[in-house]
Amino acid sequence: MIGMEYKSREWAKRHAWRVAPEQARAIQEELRKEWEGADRLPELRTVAGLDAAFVLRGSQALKNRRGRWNALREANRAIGCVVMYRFPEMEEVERASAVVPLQFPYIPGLLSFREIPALLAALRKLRKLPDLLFCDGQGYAHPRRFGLACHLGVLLDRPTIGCAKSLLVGTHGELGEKAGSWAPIVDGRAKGERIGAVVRTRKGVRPIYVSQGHRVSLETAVRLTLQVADGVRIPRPTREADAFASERKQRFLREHV
DNA sequence: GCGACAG
DNA sequence: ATCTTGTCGC
Repeated sequence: MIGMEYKSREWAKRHAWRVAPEQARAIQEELRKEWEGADRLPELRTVAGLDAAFVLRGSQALKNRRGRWNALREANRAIGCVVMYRFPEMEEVERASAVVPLQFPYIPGLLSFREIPALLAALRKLRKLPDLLFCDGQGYAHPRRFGLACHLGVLLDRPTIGCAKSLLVGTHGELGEKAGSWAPIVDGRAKGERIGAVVRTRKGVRPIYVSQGHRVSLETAVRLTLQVADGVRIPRPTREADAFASERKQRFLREHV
């Protein structure tokens, strides 16, 4: 990656994505060697939120009102979306999306192989890459300590943070009720290693699960996540990327069904 | 073998 | 994630 030109043909192309689950795990173990858990961030001028939506074969959405399957029934697609903001003002500066063939099933622990190709396609359309990326999913709080946020960060050689809505692995103790309170997530099967943080972004609602993506310490990940949270459970970057993904999915269906 | 299991 | 309508509560 180092020295690789943005938008070059080989941009962020480090390995194949259409692989068997066993090889996917091997790729995670290999790329994990490049993971950095200490803070190494540039002066943050822009941050972004990423998410993906899917159009699945056989879904009701691909039936016309006559109840017939559309020709796209065989075309499973992944729609990657990114929304970028100027930091710390958090004024949106640019957004992009991309529709790509979906070529990997959902397997717990291998989510990155299903979503990252679409996210990279969307990122390639931005005029400039954001300085920090918030991902919808786990980062370090992963069975092999290499969740989607870590994977994307290593490929881009950029700081990333994982903001998930539920836990994949690990446990945590009591969490304060006040917005801004947080507690560590530990992995009991790994000597109680601290792998992330459960964070209360708003009083009275379920917490979210934050973990290091790449080049960011857990403390910094929590601090920055709270900084871009705006009173709603899901932090703005990832929440608006999700809404954008829904819009693009509806548009795709409207244009193809 | 059984249960858990990001999105 | 996707499918799917209304509805209970602040």
